[in-house]
Amino acid sequence: MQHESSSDAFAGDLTPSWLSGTPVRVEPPESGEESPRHERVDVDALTKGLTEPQKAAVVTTEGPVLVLAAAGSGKTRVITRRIAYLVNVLGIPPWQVLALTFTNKAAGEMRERVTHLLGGEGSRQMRGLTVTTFHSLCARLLRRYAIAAGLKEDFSIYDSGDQASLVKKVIEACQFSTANFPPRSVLSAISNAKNQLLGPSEYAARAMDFSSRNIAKIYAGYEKALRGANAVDFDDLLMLTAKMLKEKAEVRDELRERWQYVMVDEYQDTNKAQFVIASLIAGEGARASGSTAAPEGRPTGANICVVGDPDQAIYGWRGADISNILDFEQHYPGCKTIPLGENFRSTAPILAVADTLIRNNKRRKHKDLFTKKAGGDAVEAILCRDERHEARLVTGWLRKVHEGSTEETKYRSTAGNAEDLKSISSGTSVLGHSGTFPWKDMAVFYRTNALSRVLEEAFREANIPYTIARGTAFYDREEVKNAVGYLRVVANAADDVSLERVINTPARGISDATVDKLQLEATRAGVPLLEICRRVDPSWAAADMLNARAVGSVQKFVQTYDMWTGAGTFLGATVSGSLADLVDRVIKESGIEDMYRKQAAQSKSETDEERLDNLAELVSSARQFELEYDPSSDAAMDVPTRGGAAATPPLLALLRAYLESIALVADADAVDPSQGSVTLMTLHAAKGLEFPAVAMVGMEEGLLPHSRAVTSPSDAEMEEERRLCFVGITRAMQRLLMTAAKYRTMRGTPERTIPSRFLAELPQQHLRVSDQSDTFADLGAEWDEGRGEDVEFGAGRPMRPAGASSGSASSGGRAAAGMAGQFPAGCTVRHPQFGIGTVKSVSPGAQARAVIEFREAGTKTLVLEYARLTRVG
DNA sequence: CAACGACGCTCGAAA
DNA sequence: AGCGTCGTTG
Repeated sequence: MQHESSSDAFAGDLTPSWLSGTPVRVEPPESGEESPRHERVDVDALTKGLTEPQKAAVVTTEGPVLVLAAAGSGKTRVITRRIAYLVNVLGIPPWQVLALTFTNKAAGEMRERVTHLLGGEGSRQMRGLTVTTFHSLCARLLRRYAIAAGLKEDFSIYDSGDQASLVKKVIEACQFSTANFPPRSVLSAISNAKNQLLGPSEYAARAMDFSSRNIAKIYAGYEKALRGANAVDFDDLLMLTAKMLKEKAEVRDELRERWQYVMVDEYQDTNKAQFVIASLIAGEGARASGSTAAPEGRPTGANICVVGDPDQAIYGWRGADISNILDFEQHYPGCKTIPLGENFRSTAPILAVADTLIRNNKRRKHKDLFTKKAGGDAVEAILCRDERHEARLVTGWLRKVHEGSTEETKYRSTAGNAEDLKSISSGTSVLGHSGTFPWKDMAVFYRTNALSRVLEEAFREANIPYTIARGTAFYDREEVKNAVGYLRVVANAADDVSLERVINTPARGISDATVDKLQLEATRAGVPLLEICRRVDPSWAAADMLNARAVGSVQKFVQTYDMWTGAGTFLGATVSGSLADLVDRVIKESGIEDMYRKQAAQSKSETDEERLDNLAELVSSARQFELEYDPSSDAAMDVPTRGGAAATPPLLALLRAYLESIALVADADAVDPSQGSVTLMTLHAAKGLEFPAVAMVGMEEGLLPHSRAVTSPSDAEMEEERRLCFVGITRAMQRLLMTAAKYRTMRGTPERTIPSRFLAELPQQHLRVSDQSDTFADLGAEWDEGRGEDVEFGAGRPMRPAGASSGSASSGGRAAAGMAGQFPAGCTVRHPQFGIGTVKSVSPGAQARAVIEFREAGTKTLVLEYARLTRVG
């Protein structure tokens, strides 16, 4: 989102409008109100312009339906019209319709398009219609039915950072070492378990080996700590909801009664928990109640309609189970399957490339992709020298596409690096391309976030407006995390992880040692950390538990905290009713604003100024949220009996909803074409989107497919990588560029790469391949050491690994160990770039480093690449 | 008690 | 290249 680009050129409206997202609008059927049948439109209007299969998907409303929607087959169009058809033509009350997506962006778009079809915002035909994400729905349900779920309604939602610090504490508390049990892998094991609906005891029952038995202990401790902090993690949102729906018949029946029609988008990416949630809400038989306005002759069976494409399943690693969609027909016997194969998005060459690629997968439901459109540019594939060359080449390509001209003079005037542009037009003159494209119609995809950095630099250099799709980027900033940390403790006094983060930020004399002591007391007493802080008084100093200074600091902190909450009532005179005011007060009175202001004054660096801006922006985002928030969406969850909602102070409810919206932001939510900039994002975030012009970078073995898939013994991961590549290709409507770099610097060391096998799988007749890796003598001079064997790029057969020598230069501790002997201190060496130098010292260890003084360069330099050193004396 | 530098390890995608 | 941890110093 726009927070990413600090440069003035790209600064637009700084209000994150997506933040308000799509409040879940859930309203009860008010008794006595009639279904809004009277504003019906013609059936023909809703099915106009649709193909026969699309029409079938719109009007087949009863019973289970599986829509196999190939990429670009008009899926969203079908779903939105189907909802409109249900409400407008069949007269189904809108509150009986539930549509689930994966991102807020998708939900917002769907809602907007349905709103358009159903007479605008506020229309009676929209009332209570629920279009939202799985995670939002679950968060709402868990608050509404907190007791049934075994929670308290003011729970916090922990993000991965919070999870990491919590699990680390637990590992230590279990007397394990974080070396033997890296928090990262423990968390991934726990996440996997939760996605399969295995709680700590179920997990323990399955844990046979030493390691997983211990992980089971950590898992149990982690769950206990979460509940103690009155918190849930992302996976809990799904798991606890699924569990509640399974175990609590009253809740299940209530929701089943309410949502008679369930739709799930991107069904291929659902995991077990999501499968259970969707099917339990949809139910399986005829409803007992006759009070709802169902059309006559409705067959029995769940009205569940799932839409997806097995070829686009890319979330296996986070528990998505592709068999949910592959086996849907078995789960729901008698279901109707509607394949949508015709592509309305991409040109024929792009589609042919995608189709040829995906045919290499074995585990799939084959369907023919076809388009009726003719013509279109060939897909371009370019081999670059290194990642910097690649980035410049991509910006050059984008500018050329933007300006819609092959005349060199045209871009020379704006680009500033004519060399780049020359390289593009030379050799591969592009014929018959399709006019000009605004920046917002273009996107760059990459496999890993690490690749975005070089691209950013190139975009700034080329002066092309860009936006990075990282929804959470803003909330990942240190200063914002601190402010949000305070707010979370305000909303949930038991939130120990957040309290620990902020209790001494800014430094207020509560040291780590003090916090440890308090924490120990809290654990002993079984109460939250803040509660222990409350109990601190001078007697603690007398008893030698804390020093007197610490006692004062803690007491002062508790006082400050109580000012914000009105001592827990939120009704105290010092607390205004405005969320933005609260956020503003917390930022000021906590001292974090002053802290950053001082830093900014001292360092005078731009990033410190930015921090202050970000804090100000957080306040304005709260104000924006406040303006757009619809309290009835929360209150109306109190189905069917009203009342009780008033017990929660409005400000607290508002704060909770705000924090929830922050927690559930998705990367893809940050995609905002109205910004008029090129969008940079991961291939995963690109799912579900489309762009007239697309560039995919880093088409190399080890990146796409990712190295983990390359080393994996099973085909499953490799097939998922191929689908990921397929997803990227099929986002492109008219122009597609794929690039690979011959050399790429990863983890600080440059390495020779091998072009992706996927490039070799593409059909040659639709590709325009060019090797430009030798175009720039200046850029690549340091690499010219006779290692450049020719790369056969997309030769229609698998790539031969480019020589066994390629990786040896910088990998392996074995060679590193010998370095000290090879280059003793005092010896003279030659480096291809820095010239003659003297070795000052060599550090042993796996990461061998030599400090070398180069006379010619006149500087001391750390050299990691000993392979490029030659001893001369 | 805070701040800083040296050192060593890791490194995939995400709600 | 980035991050967290450790030890030293102010």
